Amino acid sequence: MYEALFAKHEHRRVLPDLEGAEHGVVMRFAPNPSGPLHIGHARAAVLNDAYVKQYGGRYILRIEDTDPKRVDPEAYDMVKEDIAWLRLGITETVTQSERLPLYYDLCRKLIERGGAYVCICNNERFRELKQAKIACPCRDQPVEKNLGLWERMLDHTFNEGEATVRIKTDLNNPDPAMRDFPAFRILDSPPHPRVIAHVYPLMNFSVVADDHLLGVTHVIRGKDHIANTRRQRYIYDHFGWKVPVYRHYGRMGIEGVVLSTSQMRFGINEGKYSGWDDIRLGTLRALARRGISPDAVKNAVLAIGIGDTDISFSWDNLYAENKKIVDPVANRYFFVPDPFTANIDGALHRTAHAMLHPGDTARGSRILVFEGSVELPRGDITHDTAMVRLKDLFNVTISWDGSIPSFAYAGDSLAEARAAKAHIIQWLPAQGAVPCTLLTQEGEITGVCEPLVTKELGNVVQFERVGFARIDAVGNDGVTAYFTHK
RNA sequence: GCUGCUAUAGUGUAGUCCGGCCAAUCAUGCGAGCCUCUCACGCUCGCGACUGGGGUUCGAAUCCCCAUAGCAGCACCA
Repeated sequence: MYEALFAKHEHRRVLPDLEGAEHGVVMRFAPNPSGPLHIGHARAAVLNDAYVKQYGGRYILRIEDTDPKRVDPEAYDMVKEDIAWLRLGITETVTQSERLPLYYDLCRKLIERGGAYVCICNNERFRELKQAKIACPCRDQPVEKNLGLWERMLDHTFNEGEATVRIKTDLNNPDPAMRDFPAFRILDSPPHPRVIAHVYPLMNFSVVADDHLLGVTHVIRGKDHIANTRRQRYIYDHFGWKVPVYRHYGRMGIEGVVLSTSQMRFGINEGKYSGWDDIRLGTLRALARRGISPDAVKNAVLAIGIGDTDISFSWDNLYAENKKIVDPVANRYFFVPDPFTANIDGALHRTAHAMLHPGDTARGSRILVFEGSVELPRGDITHDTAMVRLKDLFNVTISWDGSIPSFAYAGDSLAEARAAKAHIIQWLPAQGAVPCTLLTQEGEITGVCEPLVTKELGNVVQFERVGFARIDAVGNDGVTAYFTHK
């Protein structure tokens, strides 16, 4: 019976087979270090990870930092932290800015093979020619001339914008995006935070170089790279290299969330968001802070698979995955939002024992001592509630004198409460209740919680009748918790 | 504009390659009920989709054509 239950939650979502993967794969996750990882990155990272686990092989983390404009020096560490959080099976890491000599070397070889040339036309001019399917004057230069120009790029004879290495493709290709695309350009500012360089490879070149050098066999990436895949084929062909197997999945959005790193950064700088882990953001650190488990992210992403349709990722689906993981683990506590202090007439002092987890009695219980006055959720005290049951304690009747409620002990019988259809509500002894702020994506809810909650720092708990929350901070002024989901 | 990709319920997904077993799978969501000292968990039942139009065929979610919609690329970004 337990196995059946287990099997249900663990059922493996099977990803479609990859062709040519029978004898293992080499795959890579290649983020740009411009900020921390978000859900969109997680899709690429987890899909590749899953295939490496399925077929066996190597999983390379490749930091693609060949554009100094898009490098945030802090992002190197953030990316690594996020990957650690996701527990990806990375087997090796390479950083492109450390590999510039390799790319230069291959560029020279490609020029020698006649697969590339150094173009000194200005951009506008080249663009016009490209649109008109006309070769630019540099295209037919002899190899020796190209090699000379290439040296002059490297030795700073040329300045930024004055020379570009282009891959020879097919000028008659109906897609203008394919015609003689650039492979290297000169960049002097901003300086790269990690390396001194003058000439940088463009993504299409460095990616092919590395995929080949590292022995990458399969590439799974977003469909925004479909055109790049076609461009990259030209480079493979020039070198005579074997082309990896590609899969392109569709665009993914998330309801109500910005996934653009630059927009997130802008919002943070403007003060709209508190930081990269602001809970309104779709970064992995924001999810972590809210108590979303990395396995929930993985399962949700695997369930989406590698379809090429554009999708809108739903929080509901992520929450459902997370709840499966968190519900059996999270201890239960009372959190009283918007508390109302009530004196209960006619009740003797007594002690309530509330279970830490209803499905696991072995965990024991919390002890709540009733001494006359309690904090109740204001929202549950309305003119049309005649009776409520304080969970694990007793029943209380409410009577009203105008807008002033008064509360009276009404017996211990749970059956009576059920018969009266009384709500069973959470409560806290007025003495000793700890101030607690629950931060949600919509705003903050102030209230009080059990003292024991202070021992759950960093854990996800369930506030009964409210939802799951991660205890983010415990201080002299109380507890700060982040709402996870219902 | 040019080039290409895609289109199954509110959301995600299976089925599409090799047409019939699909009045369409699973999950999530929503509704009702059961269970329960939480509005959680669990259980039961229900709701809800093949973008539209043509064609091929005995038979189409599946093949073909057109339309429509969405997305991507056309950067000295990745």
